[in-house]
Amino acid sequence: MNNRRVRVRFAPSPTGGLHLGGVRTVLYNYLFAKQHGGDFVLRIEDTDQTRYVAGAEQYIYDCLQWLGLEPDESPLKPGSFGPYRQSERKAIYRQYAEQLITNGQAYIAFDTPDELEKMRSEYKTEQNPSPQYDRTIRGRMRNSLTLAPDEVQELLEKNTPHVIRIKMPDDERIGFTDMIRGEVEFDSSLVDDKVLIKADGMPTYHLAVVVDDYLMQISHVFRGEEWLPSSPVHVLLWQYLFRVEKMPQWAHLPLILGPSGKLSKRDGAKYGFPVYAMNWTDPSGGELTEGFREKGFLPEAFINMLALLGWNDGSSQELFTKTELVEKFSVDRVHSAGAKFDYEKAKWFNHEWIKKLPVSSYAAHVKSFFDQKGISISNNDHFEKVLELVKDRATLLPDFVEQSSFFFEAPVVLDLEAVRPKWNEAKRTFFVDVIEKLSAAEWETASLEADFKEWATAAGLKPGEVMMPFRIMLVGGKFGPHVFDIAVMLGQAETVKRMKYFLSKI
RNA sequence: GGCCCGUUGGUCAAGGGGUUAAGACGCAUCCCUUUCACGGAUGAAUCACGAGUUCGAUUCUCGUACGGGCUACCA
Repeated sequence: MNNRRVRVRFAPSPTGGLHLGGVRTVLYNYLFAKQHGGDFVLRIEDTDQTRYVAGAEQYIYDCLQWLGLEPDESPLKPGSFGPYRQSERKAIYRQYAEQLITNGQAYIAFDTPDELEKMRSEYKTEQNPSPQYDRTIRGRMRNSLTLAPDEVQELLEKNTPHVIRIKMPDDERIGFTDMIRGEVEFDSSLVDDKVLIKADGMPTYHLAVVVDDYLMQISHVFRGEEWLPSSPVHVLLWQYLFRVEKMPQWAHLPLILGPSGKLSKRDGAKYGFPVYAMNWTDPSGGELTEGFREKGFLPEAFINMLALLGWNDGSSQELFTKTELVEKFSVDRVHSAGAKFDYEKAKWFNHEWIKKLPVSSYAAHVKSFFDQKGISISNNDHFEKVLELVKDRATLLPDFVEQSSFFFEAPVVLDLEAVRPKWNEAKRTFFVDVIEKLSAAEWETASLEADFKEWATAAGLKPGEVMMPFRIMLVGGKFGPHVFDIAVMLGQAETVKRMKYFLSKI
């Protein structure tokens, strides 16, 4: 089947940010759409004007761009099914809601928030801690079902605030086939009369999602499992408004879990790992939530890790490029059980991708971490050679700074304690001698190593004994790549300079 | 409370009536390397429980327990 149109919806709000679950939802929608040559559609849910934030919408685009998951259609890049922002479609929803009222499938409710609260506390019992606005109590509330027609008319003329609610039928089995879970069924009597149009005239998700999916000819949708309980409302709306056969195919994705329950922003703060794709600053409170990008993750690794959280291709392959994912992704291999997010495994993916990718593809990103530390990089070729040398040691991008800053700035503080206990005059003499000999040495790793070891032996020292001091001279500490690689990269003059500095300190 | 979804090592998971129940992360030990890594080898650790079906259940069925989600004029 061609003409697949797969969509994802987001509500950019001040509390926003794009969390792991959100990115994975985008990813699966994207993979599925691309796999079938279909369109990937992004809808923006700005149902409540007071909460909608333009910066939050832009943030979502930025994240998707960073990850290379740009939609084919979005408010920024409209297709022929616009507008793509919910607030711009207000009139459309109203019309369908009116139709439902006319057909007796929805009704107008005038209950104020206070009245609703009163109802909930009044009917609250031990057996039923959260009473719903459903068939059992709608007869006792102020709505067009209980009020006389002229009374309703009068209230409407006086612009009394009101909502439109769906009238859930009694004792009907409402089901559908989920692409992941198979047949799912609900009892209509147990579902409440959900609000369709709010008092401010904006639609709720329930109405908007159905109307939009119809008008935008959406064929498939991947959404979070938290939507499963309200799916009977959506199915019913499709039945009432359109033809249920034209309803998109749903896939309810398992939740991504934190250490306890659904992964939350708080989990990140509590356990020290990012939860959002990119840094997000709450415009109201100014609170910053760290993102995977700023933490030093590669988009390739981030996508790979997320794709595997709830899906695998049945083989033992774990590293997938985006292209491979598009090729191999399949809905029937998506797990139905929730998956706990493991930060250690996420870091492992990043480490693997750092090793796998050419350094040129992420050098610019790494450079930004050097900038943050006040180390400016002038020679890109040299920079990339350095990165190549230490990439095996970097798990997160900032690790490069730690592992290679000594290439750009001579260490000032040397770990002298690491060598002092075994330091003696013989070694000093040896190194003074080496400085001399270095001027004539061939500046290449293997020969330098051979020469150095030969000189040590000739001086009556074991090569191993002088390796560590040499490392401390060049690096400042007990870390870094092969010491002769470092010397070669540093160059003869700089190597000698650092050796002399060391000898003046010890 | 009700409804819905789920349950293979600590985590991600393959498998699906008869298997030594893959693999990966993490952990531990060893080798390589007189740094730290990479790489290599080895190890500890699992089918939630109870019935039923069956010659045989981790696998099928039903219960129970446990976990999670929903139960808003939020999505």
